Amino acid sequence: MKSVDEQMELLTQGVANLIDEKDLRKKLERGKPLRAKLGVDPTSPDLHLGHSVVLEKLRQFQLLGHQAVLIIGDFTAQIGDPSGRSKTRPPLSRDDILANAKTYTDQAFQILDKDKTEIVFNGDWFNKMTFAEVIQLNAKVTMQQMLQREDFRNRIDKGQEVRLHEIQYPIVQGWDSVVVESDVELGGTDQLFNILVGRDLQKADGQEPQVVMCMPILEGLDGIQKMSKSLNNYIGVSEAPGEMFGKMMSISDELMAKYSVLLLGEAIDPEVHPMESKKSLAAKIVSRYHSGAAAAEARENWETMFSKKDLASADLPEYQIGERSDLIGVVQNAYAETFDQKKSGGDVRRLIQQGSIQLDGEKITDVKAAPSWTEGQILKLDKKRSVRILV
RNA sequence: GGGUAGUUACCGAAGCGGUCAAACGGGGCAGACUGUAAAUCUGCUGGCUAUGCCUUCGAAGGUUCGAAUCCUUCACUGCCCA
Repeated sequence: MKSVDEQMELLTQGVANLIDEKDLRKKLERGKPLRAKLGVDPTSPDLHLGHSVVLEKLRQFQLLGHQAVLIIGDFTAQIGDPSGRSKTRPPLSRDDILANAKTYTDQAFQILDKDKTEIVFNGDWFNKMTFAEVIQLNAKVTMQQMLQREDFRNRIDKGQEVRLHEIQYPIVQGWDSVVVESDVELGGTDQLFNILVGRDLQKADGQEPQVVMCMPILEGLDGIQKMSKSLNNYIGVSEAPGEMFGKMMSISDELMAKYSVLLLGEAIDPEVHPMESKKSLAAKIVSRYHSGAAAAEARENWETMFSKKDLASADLPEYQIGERSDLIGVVQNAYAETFDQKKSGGDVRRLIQQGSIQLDGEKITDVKAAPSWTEGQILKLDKKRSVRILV
């Protein structure tokens, strides 16, 4: 095992909030493996790079010989959406939750070491609690403490409602820490408050409080809002190499610098041309989730398509002409079947009229066109997407 | 419980009897320019195999030749008072 100083250096790298450094050092000095907790919500199972930031940190703990404890919030998921003004989601069924948890962990093990991960479901203890026990748990915290949380306070100031179950949330999450006896809890910076509650509950229970370690929130591809599936500004960890590479290339230079630090722990070299830096960043990400070979191939194909603009020799998805052979129908189905993009007839008309559609390099702007399709033609749908036609 | 203001498309917000598929802004999409960057400029942005047809302005009814606009009831939300 590495020395405490070495561990401290690695573990604190890239961390946004650490409470506190002394506690962490003290725990490490004992030389016993730490229990590093991460709680996840099995509501939306698809992992993206935003989640990976904290998972990578957890992986680091594993590499240093510590124990990862992954808590699947099956109990919390059944209650519904905790922090939010968002509309109440339909409560998930038991089966959905288990299926989600499976997808989640399968993807998480692309990053984490499965053999060194303890997986627990918090329903195991919460489903057994009696109401009296719930009340006792609530007695451990004060209203004032809960109201310190910024989003509760804001909502109260603005006269918006705060439901009582919402203020239970931090308590529930905090109790998890007591049950699993965590030494460190990881999370995004938005989890700071909840993780702190865990500390309080542990102290109240005579345990040594956990160290709080919050990772920065990764912005999505737009560079403004946090990466999330619903905003469609994400890169999923199980996306195809070409897809990943392309998405990475579309980010802004500013965002590239952040990604590089958060995802790779490396700063961008200002001497290198930004595009070159971006390609190398994209390739590194692809090789992390696929392989070095896949990354090299993705890069080469990308260069063929976009730098050399040589669509003919690029590796393009194929589209089989179906029942509809008119231009609108073909474009619409090609989007749907090859790129999973739903476009309405109006959207497609617009694309055609605005000169987005090209067949073998020729723009087609006539909405009513019905080209005679032949095998191997290249249909360009927009700047980023093209397909090879099969008849 | 009382009073009051509101509920319009992805979001914010105009519209207050016909010229409304609904101004404007944001967001989104596409094109031009580029490095699939940023910035900028231009166009589009309910659905439909489409010079027309269909479904929208919280919900349901009603008045009218005609309703997002007027009336009634209901639901929800904010604010003030208790």
